Amino acid sequence: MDDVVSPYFGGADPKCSTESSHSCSDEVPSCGKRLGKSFFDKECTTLAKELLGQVLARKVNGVILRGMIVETESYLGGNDVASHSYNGKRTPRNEPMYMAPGTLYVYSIYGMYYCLNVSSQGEGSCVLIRSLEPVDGIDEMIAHRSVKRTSKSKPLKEHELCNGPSKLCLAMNISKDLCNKVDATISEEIWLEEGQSIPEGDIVIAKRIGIESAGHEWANKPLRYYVFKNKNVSVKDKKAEASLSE
DNA sequence: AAATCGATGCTCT
DNA sequence: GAGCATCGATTTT
Repeated sequence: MDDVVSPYFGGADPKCSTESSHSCSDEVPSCGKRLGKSFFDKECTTLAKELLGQVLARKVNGVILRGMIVETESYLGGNDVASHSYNGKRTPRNEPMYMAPGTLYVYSIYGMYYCLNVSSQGEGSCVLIRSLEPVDGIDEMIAHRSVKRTSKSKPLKEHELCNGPSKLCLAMNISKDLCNKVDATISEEIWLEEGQSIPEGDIVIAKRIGIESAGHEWANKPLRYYVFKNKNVSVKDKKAEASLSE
């Protein structure tokens, strides 16, 4: 079974033609409707769920890249041991977690990668964007991802372009220099657009990834959300999926 | 499909 | 100096 078409954003698309030249004419670089401040001004877990199906858009060298968000995680601040803002911790790095909802928090990790978050309502809370389903600018995404790969490695499939938090940053040319602290509700370089609405019954709720050192209690909290059966999700959780009806 | 392991440098203690 | 909200390549089932 090869490349099953996503139930949410496959084949035929609707809104934005995928032809090489975009017909967005005015200053606002948006084909889909831009998500504004009120969309982001929600409690963290609500925002994380509602971001599923929305479209992350990025303009690089005049070309607009788009990907539908299919996996997110909440980082709550306060008691959340896994959060950079645990116990109200505030440093130069995590300052954007305390900024207005819709502000982007981009941090560097493992010396070579970045992760993209969006500030939500609540002190020090944000949503990590973990994976996207590529929509527009796929050739550019492949080019961006290919830079750091050996020429003899297997060609990337579409669903491998943005199936991880740092992969999507590479694919969409998101770095701390370029995007940290940017207000996504007004930027013309990076923003979000209204996409699909994912039914509650198609959202898998699972534990977060890569935070074992936070200890069992917080590492196991169900604060990761992803679109059921979507091929672009970075890590699937069979047990969590079993509790969905289908 | 899963396990293993090295890369590589920012951020905070 | 230690610890990463990871990835990519190689090796093993």
